Amino acid sequence: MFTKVLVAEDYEIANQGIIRILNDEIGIATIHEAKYCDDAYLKFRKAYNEQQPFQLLITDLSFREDHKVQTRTSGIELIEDVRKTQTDIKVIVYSQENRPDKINMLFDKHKIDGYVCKGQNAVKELIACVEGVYNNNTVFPPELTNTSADNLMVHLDDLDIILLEELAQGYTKKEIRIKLKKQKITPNSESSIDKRVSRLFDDFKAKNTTHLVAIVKDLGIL
Amino acid sequence: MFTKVLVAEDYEIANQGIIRILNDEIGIATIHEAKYCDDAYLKFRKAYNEQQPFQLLITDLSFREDHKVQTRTSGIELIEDVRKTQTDIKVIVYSQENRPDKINMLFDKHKIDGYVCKGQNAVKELIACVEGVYNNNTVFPPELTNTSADNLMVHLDDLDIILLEELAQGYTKKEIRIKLKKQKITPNSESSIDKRVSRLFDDFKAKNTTHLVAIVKDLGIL
DNA sequence: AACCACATTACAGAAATCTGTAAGGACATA
DNA sequence: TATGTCCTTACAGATTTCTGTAATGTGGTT
Repeated sequence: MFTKVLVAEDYEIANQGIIRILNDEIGIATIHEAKYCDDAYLKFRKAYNEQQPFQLLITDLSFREDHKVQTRTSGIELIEDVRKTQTDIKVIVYSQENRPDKINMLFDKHKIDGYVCKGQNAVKELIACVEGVYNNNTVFPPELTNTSADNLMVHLDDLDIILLEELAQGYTKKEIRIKLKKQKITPNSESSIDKRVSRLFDDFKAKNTTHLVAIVKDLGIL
Repeated sequence: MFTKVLVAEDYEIANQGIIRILNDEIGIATIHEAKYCDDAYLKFRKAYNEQQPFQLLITDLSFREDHKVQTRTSGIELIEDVRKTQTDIKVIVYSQENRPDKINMLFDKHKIDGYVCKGQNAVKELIACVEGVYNNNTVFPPELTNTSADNLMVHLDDLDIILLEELAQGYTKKEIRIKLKKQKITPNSESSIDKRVSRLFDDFKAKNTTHLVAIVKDLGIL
């Protein structure tokens, strides 16, 4: 089993929970923790330079920024930076994210070894994931394979989320169009935005924009 | 210090984290955990009936049930049911919720003894909270005391709430007018509704109806 | 090349939103 | 009664929303 693991997770309680699992349930002796991406990277570098590298990185995706200035604001950047230095390190992502395409992207693009979704059964999943990754397997979360139940979920891509957020902030379609153009995000015509939002109406069975925002707020998507 | 504590939290990792803190940092011997509200209540009843009651309940507010978010009162219901049976039990809520009015409501209406906000510094806060509650203090979260100044309240009467709810459900002003007339609620002219909603725009600094609903959803008013 | 499926974009029109102004009613006070 | 304030209501007009249709572009297949 792994003997030296780094845990990057900004929520302290979750951090402690992971450590407890690794320690008590799996029996990993050396576990280091970090509350910030930068901090995690420093600990990783130190261990690497001292010829006692970590064998496994368990990281969250989103880190809240408080007072500390962070050069790495997301777990993805951390993963990329770590992999650049130590290609053979195993990486498990532990995150709230449950959008299949997002999770698949992590496996495809960032070559992570495992993913555990924050949730009710996270302990069992985490244990299985660590063991699977130790045996050189790629461990997908049950949420991803059990698409039967969760397939009812509406597929939302990044643009959908952006539109929902902008609408929730009270911007008009015209303002959103201009914003998208400025950020070079396509499609950005008012017509395409209309089409997108109309599709969201259908997906969420919303009568109008206000209703739509209320629904996604209730679902916790925004 | 407390010797017997019940932890109700559906996220297993967070659950484990809390237990670790209580165990390793505070030195509480007997800690029971529950992933569901009902389960927590059963464990509580059993201990109470066996004359070995819990001295402290640490609970989340929202519990997921079968993948579906049940954001409403489940944690609150647990607190109420527990208090009905054992009035002297101490209650600490550990939740993501950071809306001042919501948290204040817990102290005012449900007489909780402490609140810890899920976050980066939750460990220190949790330890301080448990110790404070043990000393019969009421422990407010730092988030609450810091933002107490900008906690400006807008007075909303019944009609305001009705209008907000109808708008959030996607009804047009015309539909709302007809509904109000049918229920003999005055004022019910479209003009009056316009005026009301415009005043709400000012109160909440909203750009339009969609923005307004998003804001009040975030504030937990709806 | 030809074809098809699909996305983007432009445009148009009916409906709804939002913001004014103005008229009338209710109510209190002098 | 007269006056002023506040609320309700009607109405108007500019803007935005929402839903169509149609033209064009794009990528993949045969």
